Amino acid sequence: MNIHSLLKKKFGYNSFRPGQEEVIQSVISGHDTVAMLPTGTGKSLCYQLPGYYLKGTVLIVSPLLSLMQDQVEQLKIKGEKQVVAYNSFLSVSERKAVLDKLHRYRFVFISPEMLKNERVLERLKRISISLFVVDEAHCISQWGYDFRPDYLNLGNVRQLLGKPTTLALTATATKKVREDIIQLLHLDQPKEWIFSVDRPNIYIHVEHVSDMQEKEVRLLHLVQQLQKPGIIYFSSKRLADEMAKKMRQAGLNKVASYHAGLDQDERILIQQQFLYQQLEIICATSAFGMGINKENVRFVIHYHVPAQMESYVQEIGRAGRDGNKSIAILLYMEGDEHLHYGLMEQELPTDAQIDTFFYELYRLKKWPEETMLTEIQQSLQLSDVQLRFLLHYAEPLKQRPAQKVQVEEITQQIKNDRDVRRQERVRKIQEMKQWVASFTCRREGILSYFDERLDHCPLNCCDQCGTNVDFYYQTKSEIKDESKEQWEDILSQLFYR
DNA sequence: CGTTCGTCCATTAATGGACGAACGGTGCCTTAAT
Repeated sequence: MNIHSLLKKKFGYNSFRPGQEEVIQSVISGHDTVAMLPTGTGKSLCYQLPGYYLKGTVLIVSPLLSLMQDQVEQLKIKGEKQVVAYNSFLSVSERKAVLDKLHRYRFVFISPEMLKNERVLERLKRISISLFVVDEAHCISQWGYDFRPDYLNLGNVRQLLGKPTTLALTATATKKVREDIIQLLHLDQPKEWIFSVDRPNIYIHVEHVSDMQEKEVRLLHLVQQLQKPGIIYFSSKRLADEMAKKMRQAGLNKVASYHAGLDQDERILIQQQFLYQQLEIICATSAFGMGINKENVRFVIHYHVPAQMESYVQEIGRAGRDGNKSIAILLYMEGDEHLHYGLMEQELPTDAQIDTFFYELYRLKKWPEETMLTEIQQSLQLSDVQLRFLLHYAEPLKQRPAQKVQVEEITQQIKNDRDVRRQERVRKIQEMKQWVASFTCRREGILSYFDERLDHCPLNCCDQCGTNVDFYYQTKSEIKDESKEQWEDILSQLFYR
């Protein structure tokens, strides 16, 4: 069966969306492929369809458990039974059962962390993998170097699995990030399918405020006036909570905050309520977004400037998936970016921490027990992220005890890598700040960051090219509808209690 | 780097200011002991 009839038969579509066919052709002909497709263009089809065309199992590396669960569910709805997410949600016996019949699955979703498990790797080696997929592949570059080092190991995993055809999927990657992906995954002369990151229906607005109070007033004004639903991004969980509370006090009742401090259950509930219009405004941290497929988000406000352009583009890209006019507003106060310098420092280990940590390993003459390791962590006041950063480099010392020369080499390497990483992150923060402070077209600025050129500005482009935020305010009739709805809510609550 | 929180001390006795420390986003995976 050819891919067009598969598309019709398995997915019920008559034609491909832009980019899909090229990417699918590329992977089924056995080429390693890097695909950058805009959000909402159906990236998952790019590996789902080949799953039916090719013989064997498609292995999908996914950054988030919730994303995996989501995709498993979607495939099940389409009638696919041979699909599983192998992760910590499964009980010990379930895991064993899955591993025992791994070859029977058509789609297996897995996290990068799980792929360092020896037993899992052993089993994966024995089955035939038709396609190795890295979903949200920019995570390799964005998270791999510090936050989730197991992303850096995917290249080795790929090698161990006999270099299956590989597909790296993302919506936002600069040329440098794509090179990073190719190098770290050890891709072999990959084909690249790159589509624009531009979203012409999103008006981009940067607004400068002089102090915190003004920022708060502006935010409350905007959320009352703008067409909803919308998302507000914060770089602080506390502020996200506080502002959500203030909005509720101001009479907006469909508001919630969302961040990693919430339980899994609460997070799922809020996502669902937002999806089904029971919530209109989410005060969120960067935890909110990946895998949220809501079409009609009308605004995205940034209360804090993101740490890099990639994050900004991902976050504003959650607006206007339906193609209708939407707005992105960044509220900027001089010095906002400093928060990110602080966050960065607490993620990277200091010289003293590095030296002492490896001195301890050397002194012990063998790999420390779990309890010993926690002791070292506590005495050096290492955060979990810092510890993992160090452990990633300490990996070779697990096999045989540390030699002095080797330890010196490793510590030097870590300090080096850390400094490179710090410099890179500082550069990204500065680039973001420059964009905020610039007096040229915002869209052009974003596109040039992604090595693209802007042919012509859309009608409502950005604050530099002109139009007015008011244009995105809800009309009087919409406000009336809203209050009527609230009345209905109140009445139904009264009656059905 | 800027904000917030806790502690200390000085006063006409329960506030207030000064000062320093801590905090500030992201997510996998925990095979232990009740």
